[in-house]
Amino acid sequence: MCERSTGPPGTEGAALTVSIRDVAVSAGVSVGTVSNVLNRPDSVSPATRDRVLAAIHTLGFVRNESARQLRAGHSRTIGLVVLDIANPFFTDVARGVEEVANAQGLSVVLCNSDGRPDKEAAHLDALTEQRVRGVVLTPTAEISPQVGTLRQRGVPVVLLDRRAPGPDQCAVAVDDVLGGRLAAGHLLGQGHRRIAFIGGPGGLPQLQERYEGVVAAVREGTGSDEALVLITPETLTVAGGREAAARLLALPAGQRPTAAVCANDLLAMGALQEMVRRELRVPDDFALVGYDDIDYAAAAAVPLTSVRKPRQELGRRAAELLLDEAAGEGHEHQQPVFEPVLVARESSTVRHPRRSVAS
Amino acid sequence: MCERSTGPPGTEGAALTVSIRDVAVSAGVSVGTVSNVLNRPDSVSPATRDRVLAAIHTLGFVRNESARQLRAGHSRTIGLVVLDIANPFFTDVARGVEEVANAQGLSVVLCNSDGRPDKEAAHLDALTEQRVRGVVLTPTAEISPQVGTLRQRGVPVVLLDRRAPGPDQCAVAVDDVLGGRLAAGHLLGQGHRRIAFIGGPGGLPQLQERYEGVVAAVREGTGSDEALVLITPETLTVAGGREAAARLLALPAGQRPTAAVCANDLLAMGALQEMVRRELRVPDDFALVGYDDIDYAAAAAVPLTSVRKPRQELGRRAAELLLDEAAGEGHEHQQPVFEPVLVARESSTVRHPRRSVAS
DNA sequence: TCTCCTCACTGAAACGATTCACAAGGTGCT
DNA sequence: AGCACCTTGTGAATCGTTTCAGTGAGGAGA
Repeated sequence: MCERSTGPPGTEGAALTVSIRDVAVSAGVSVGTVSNVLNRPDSVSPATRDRVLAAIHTLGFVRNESARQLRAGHSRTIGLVVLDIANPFFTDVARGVEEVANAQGLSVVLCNSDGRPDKEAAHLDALTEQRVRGVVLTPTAEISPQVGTLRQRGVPVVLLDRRAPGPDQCAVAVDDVLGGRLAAGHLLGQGHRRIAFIGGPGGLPQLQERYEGVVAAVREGTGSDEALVLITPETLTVAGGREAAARLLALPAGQRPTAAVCANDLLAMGALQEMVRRELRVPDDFALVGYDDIDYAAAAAVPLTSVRKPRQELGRRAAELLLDEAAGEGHEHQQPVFEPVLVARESSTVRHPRRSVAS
Repeated sequence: MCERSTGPPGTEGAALTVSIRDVAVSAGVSVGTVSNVLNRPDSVSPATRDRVLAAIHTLGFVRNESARQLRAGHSRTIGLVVLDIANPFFTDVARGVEEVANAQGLSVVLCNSDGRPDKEAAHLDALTEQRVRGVVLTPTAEISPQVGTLRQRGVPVVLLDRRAPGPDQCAVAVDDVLGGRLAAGHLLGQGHRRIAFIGGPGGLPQLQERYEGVVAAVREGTGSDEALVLITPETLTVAGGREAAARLLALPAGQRPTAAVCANDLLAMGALQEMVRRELRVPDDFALVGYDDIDYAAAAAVPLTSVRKPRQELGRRAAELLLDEAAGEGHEHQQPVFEPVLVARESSTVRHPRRSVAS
């Protein structure tokens, strides 16, 4: 008499939730058969299959992913934890990750740590509870203990834009020392002799590496590293870039560099904005090089020279390694390191004769 | 003899997965008590609680969110489907949504539809299977049927940056007609008499409204709308802006507008870039107004006049309405419409005396 | 001493899907 | 006819948690 899913006696009308059992009853088959229609349609005779499909359709049945996950022991999602969702570099990475994951029928949970270890830890905890298939992580300063926990539990974690601490883990990185060298080498080649590095080294190893590359190039190019000025802004954002530029321009003329390598494009864009505001010409009065080569770099009114990283490819590769490791069969940890490329644009190259009136 | 969670005989070593039952056995209590420690700690005596907590810690127990969800009937996540993850406007919205959701202990699954109805539908299907608490959606052209399905199932859907089709639904929008009027009115006030609208109207209602506002303002300001040129680029991106600018500048001098209202800041930045590339001075030769007022608008080397929307506030408000509706008790649908504000910057205003030498 | 409460804890029944050993019926071969 | 085999379908056990009706133990009051 009493229908299963309609709840307490008073509850009339359509069931709020229709389960595989309701479908089975409606189609006159067992729950096992409905499940087979869903997961192994070939093992069911066409007539039965159609009957079940019709029941599913008229009842508006939708699988309950929680129940599937509970049985399967893991979910059909992967986590992606990024340092700064507002940085277009990471949205490009996210696109790459999502592309690969979606192709396998997996969803991506995108989490933003804002560079804060506590938020990163909270997100990793939540992902652990969700029994995600794996996590792609751009870590904050230190690798948090949650990562070890996750891996002990058999959940693969792939580091992104950061070298692995050991050989027992996948990581997808960029040769940031080379990137730093390219940036500084380019400026030296343009005749600059006093160069600033904006952005670090701070706590992030990838910034540390960029800085090392710059130091090496400057040392080789000028024979000393006294020509290098280090500026560490509050944040790695546009506002941080403005701040850094203001500090640079406050230096006495003798000490003031004529060019800067920025740890990312956001900083470079902020610096550019501040220079323009102060009526300095870029690159004539001051040359700028960014890092990451986000789309906005080329779109800036003074197109920004930048160190290009394969943004989407980084995400794709990380996701591929993650899925391979999650599949388990004979996975070998890999730690690909991509080579960045310098893309020279107007912000650092001798300007064409384009002064609007007189030269 | 045979431990519960260690699986088949061959499996030695630590259990791959430790459940509430293992904790109960280890602490010498029942599973119900462990659950109480987790969810109603006050109902458990301190001594027992500590014992259970210790067991949880030594065993490395982590709740299984799927099982909780299965029991609860719904998950602890909400979905956010955006049109373009690469547009900073949406990442700002996402921050607002996340802020409110996290404060309630909910996670946000961020999905990118790329403006494609098929991707939107696929994401909505996945969210339905996940039994999310609710969905914040910036819809593509049409409201897809999945939205109706979701709402029938009792899952609230809040539309964002789009007016609701009826009063039976929450929506958080911006008065885009007003926004269009503000933008065009500003340009008319600066003396422009021939104005372009870049970006539409296309299929998106919000663009349609912006366009209507521009039309109305131009008609009132000039007495006709012949002075309005409509440019519809391929995409609403920086590349689309470049393309639009190229098409504008290809117009014969008599027909060519002297200013443009762009449907979003990405388009405006692309247009700006193309203008600069062609050595046009902005705003002297051509004035530009963007829309959304993303951070990059102010950061552009020619700071962009734009129509400011409360980006993060939109997200927050949408999430609040969603959670209120999900809570169920006496929810009343609301459809707040925010008023945009014009932020005048250099890209459209008569230039200050800032020529580098003489005043 | 008896009754009545409260407090702390127990244990079994859900939640909804998947899986797997098994059964029933049909087909083909000897 | 007898047997093996394949196809199709069954139904119970299971995943890990929450919830809730109960069970005792202990204390207070009469």
